[in-house]
Amino acid sequence: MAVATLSDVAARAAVDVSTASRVLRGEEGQRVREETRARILAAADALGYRANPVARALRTARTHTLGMAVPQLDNPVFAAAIAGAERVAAARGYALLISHLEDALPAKDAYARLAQLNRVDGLLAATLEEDAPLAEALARAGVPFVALNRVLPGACSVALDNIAAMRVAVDHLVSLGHRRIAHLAGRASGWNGRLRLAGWRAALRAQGIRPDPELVEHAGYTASGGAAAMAALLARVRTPPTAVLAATLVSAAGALRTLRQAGLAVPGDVSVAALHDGPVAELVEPQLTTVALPAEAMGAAGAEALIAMIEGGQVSDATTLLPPGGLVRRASTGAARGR
Amino acid sequence: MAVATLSDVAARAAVDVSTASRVLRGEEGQRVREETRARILAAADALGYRANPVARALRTARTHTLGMAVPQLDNPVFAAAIAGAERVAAARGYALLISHLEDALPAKDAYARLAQLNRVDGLLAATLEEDAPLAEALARAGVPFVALNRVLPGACSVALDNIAAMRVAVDHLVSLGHRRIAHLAGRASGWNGRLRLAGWRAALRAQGIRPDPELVEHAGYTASGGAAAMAALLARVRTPPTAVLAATLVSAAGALRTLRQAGLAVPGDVSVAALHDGPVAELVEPQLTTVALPAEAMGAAGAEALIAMIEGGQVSDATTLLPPGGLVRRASTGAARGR
DNA sequence: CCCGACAGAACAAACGATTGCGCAAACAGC
DNA sequence: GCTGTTTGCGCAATCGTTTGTTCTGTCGGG
Repeated sequence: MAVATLSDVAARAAVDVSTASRVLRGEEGQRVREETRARILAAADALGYRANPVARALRTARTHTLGMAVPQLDNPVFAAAIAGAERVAAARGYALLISHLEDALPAKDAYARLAQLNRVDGLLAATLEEDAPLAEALARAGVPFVALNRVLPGACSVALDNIAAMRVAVDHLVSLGHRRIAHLAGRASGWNGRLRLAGWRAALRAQGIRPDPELVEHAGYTASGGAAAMAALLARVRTPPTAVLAATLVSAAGALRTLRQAGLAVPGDVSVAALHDGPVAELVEPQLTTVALPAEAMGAAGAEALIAMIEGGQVSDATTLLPPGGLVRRASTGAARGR
Repeated sequence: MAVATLSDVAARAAVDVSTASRVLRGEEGQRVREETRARILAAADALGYRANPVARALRTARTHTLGMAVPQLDNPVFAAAIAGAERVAAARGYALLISHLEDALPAKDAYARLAQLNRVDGLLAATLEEDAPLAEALARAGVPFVALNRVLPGACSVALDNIAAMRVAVDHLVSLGHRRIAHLAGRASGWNGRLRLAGWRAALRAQGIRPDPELVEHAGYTASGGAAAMAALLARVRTPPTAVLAATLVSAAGALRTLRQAGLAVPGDVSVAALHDGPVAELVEPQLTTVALPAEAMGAAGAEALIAMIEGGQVSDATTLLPPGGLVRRASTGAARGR
């Protein structure tokens, strides 16, 4: 016999399976003689009994498994979010099923994936780019889910406070005397990209600086995108900005390359800062000043929220915005020229 | 009723559940009238029936789920391996359960995790650093598993061909005229680290060069480790090497920093190359020449092997060594001085 | 006209747990 | 000594499938 079942334990302890079950589940309100309980525990121990999660799941309609859908696995932000979710899930006795959903997933595929859904108790969806329909389908199916890394109206969401993060970065640059601060934005279609752009505007205005639309260039989320955007920006404007604030670490790294090729010193001529801290920030030259964003905590908070919904039996639509982790000052930012 | 069950379908089609099951599982050898089959399919379609994976798993003792244990999630190599495993798993109808197991996991923890094991059909273990006992426990429990990213004697293993990869790198450097080629090694305790060191020696010898033990420095797997090791090496040797071959991308990036600070030009004075290609290689200055290593393919091959074991019912102990993806020549390597 | 053979579908027993309910023994109150 | 309550535990149904076995016709052959 490969693995001991409950009835094996019950047989060895000479009790009914129901009694064995009650004892082994460790419920308090049960009336079982102390001697019987000990006998059952001893039998379970001797046989190395472990409850079969599949059978339990069938009976209780709870798999104690969380599904997590992410658009890309190689992105450090999602990797960190997975790590955070896994940490919380493990601590709360849940397993984590991960699913790679390309960004632009055909609807039918998405629904096919839903088929797998009754094997999870809830879904952590980092991938609902514009997928309101999928969200609705989930809600209709009564599957608890939380939108991760973006705010989905009407759904429980856990995301980063991009506005606050941009404000930290802008305030830092302004405190160094910068007033012409360009923004290498993310994708215009992305939730985070849009909010970072909005945050750039808001933070500048809060500092009494008029945001100049000419200083915005969309760079996407790659180094080459950052390099190209930086080049386009330099080619376009009369007076180059004294500082560049990139929406992501890798686009900032790309921008650094372009600036170097253009013969501009960083931070002598142009300061560069980015959102999202990470190991890469210390590998580039000069090392990048960043605003740390709590990606791991985002995954963890998402898992917490999801488990709360599952165990509470309540679907919540609360939105959690995680504040930035703070400025990580390195070598790429310095006083504005002529100050 | 939240979700339709098989008996709902059977009732609607006015047949027995067993008949419905046979039709919906789509087995060929079954004798069912065409008209009945159509009626059942129509009913299933109308109700949006999807088989409950949990019930099916209980009955068939197959969860169609793969477990994957990794030591770190933020490491790009493991992220890629996960992506590869997920791709194959999804294509073959399996789900991927990921589990983060710290490197030095206490045995009792490991066994606790085993408890979750009857919810997976097999285990992809990237984390059996020195865990022969765990491997044995798995084997004894009859759980199919494959060791990933290292070769575990007696177990089915999928790993990288470090020897071949180092040879590609060494040959490249030698072809540029280098003969004093230092090695920034990984951890001496790590399987990959050890083999890369061995590969360095073997490749040099194959080129008729005596490997000089003085030119080896252990750098671990971090940028700061790489920087420190490079510094130590420079401080130690009389004549600096003309080339440095790092066991990992990030340690090479760290070494670059040290070389820059020491006033040595790359590749003018010293060429630098590393194993493992990745986005980081293009972000550093100068961009790094690397040997691409198939991390995603490793995850994929591991999943393939595991599924083959599961579906074949045979435990294999075959070892697959994946050949390097090839040299990615960038700016950090050049002709040896004085050639 | 009877007897297999066979197709088509129903019956029923699992898989391994959880849980409402019922039953016996022990015990108290009167 | 009889009833009523409590305590401790067993009985049996159930979760949603899969699958071996059995049953009922129908049909062809002798």
